[in-house]
Amino acid sequence: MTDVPPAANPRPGARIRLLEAALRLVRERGYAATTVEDLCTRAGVTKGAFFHHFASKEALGVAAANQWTTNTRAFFAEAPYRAHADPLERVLGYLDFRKAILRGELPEFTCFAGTLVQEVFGTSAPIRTACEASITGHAAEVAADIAAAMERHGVRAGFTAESLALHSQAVLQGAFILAKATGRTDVAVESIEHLRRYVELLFQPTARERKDPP
Amino acid sequence: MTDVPPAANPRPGARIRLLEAALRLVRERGYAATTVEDLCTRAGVTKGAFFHHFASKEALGVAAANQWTTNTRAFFAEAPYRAHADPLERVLGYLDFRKAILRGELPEFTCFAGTLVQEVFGTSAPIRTACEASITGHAAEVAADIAAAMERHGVRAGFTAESLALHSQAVLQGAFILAKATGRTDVAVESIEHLRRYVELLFQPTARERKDPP
DNA sequence: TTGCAAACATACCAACCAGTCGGTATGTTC
DNA sequence: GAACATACCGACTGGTTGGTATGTTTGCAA
Repeated sequence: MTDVPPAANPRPGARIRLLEAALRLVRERGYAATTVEDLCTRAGVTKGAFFHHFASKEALGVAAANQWTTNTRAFFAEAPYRAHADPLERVLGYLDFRKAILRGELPEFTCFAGTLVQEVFGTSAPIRTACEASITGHAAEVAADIAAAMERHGVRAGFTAESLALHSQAVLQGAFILAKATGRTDVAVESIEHLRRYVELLFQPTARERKDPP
Repeated sequence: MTDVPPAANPRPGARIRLLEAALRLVRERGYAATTVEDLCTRAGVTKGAFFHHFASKEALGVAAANQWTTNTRAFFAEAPYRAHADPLERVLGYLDFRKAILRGELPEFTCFAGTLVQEVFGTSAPIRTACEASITGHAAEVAADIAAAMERHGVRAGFTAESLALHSQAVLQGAFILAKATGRTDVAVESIEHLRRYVELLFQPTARERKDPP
């Protein structure tokens, strides 16, 4: 369960390498199919080191999900679309950015949390919770921009910023599944383009509203 | 590798029970975490029967995916929304139907093919192919109605019926992941409602004017 | 009734797997 | 420099897993 590095400053050693191995291997082969020895081999450490840093394979799963949360938060915080002043442009820029990063092999750009939780939601509550936090936490950041855009531009009623943000995560997760099933990236790209068009339509003022601005 | 029942008509026995056990257990625990013995226990047969009907665990995976294709095709062919004369109403009726069937436990309504392919896309080409066929085959049926609706009603340009059909599958697959992560069904429902609104907006130019609440 | 193949069941195995344990090397503290 | 802590090593273990070898039963045609 617990796993936080013990206070001090352990040089980037076995622990972080094991977490990075997990981030990669689980997306490549899945959680159950990734053995502890696979992880050790990839990280270049021994089994002794693994169980020194993690109480169990499940504990590593939780720690890796938390690591994913940290990594993605930093990654999107630094992304260029964040610089837009208009929140609607940040929302659309986010979707363009998500589309642009679909490069390379599937395990490089798919979502670790989504992959993992799909497999273990029924068998490991701690991992499920960590993955849920990762996904809903990211959605909350997107929701903040959506809420600001709704405030600034007004919008066709009938939904909340939170639900649209979660919907965008659903589209992305589903796009990854389609890409895995077909082996093609362009189906994922097209799905994100549909989502972008949806957001544009939602924020496009109606004829009535254009004549009669707030 | 191959798996098709050998020509004749093997009465509903161990084989079909094993396939149904796979459909359930894989959605419950994932493919790798489901052992051959788990499947045998659930199906009420022995290991000997398992390997009499399937050359390997992988062969069962392929057969189960094909079984899923057959089951779902029949299920949607008989659904009430199919009776609508207007293809657009069939498309919207399809989405309402997908929303309505989100009842009971997660493993009862989630997509077997999507669950399975996410786990094995990199480790089993035969299974991946069978899952791909299942998903794209179903999407093709949806695409037929979308294409007819586009023909009948006209639509904002910029996309094909096929890509919108695949997008709808992405939304559904992603909605399942959100439901698994959060343990809640309503996030999936709301995502499908977003998708339905998107389709309505796409077809709005020629659809009747509707009054939105302020 | 016999013959025979498909449909099961029982017993077993070699490989594998998560986790354990005694031990070593290298600091850090007092 | 003694006492202690952290990081890491790798052989080992008890249980599990996919798969096999070898029966036994069942359905049915000749």
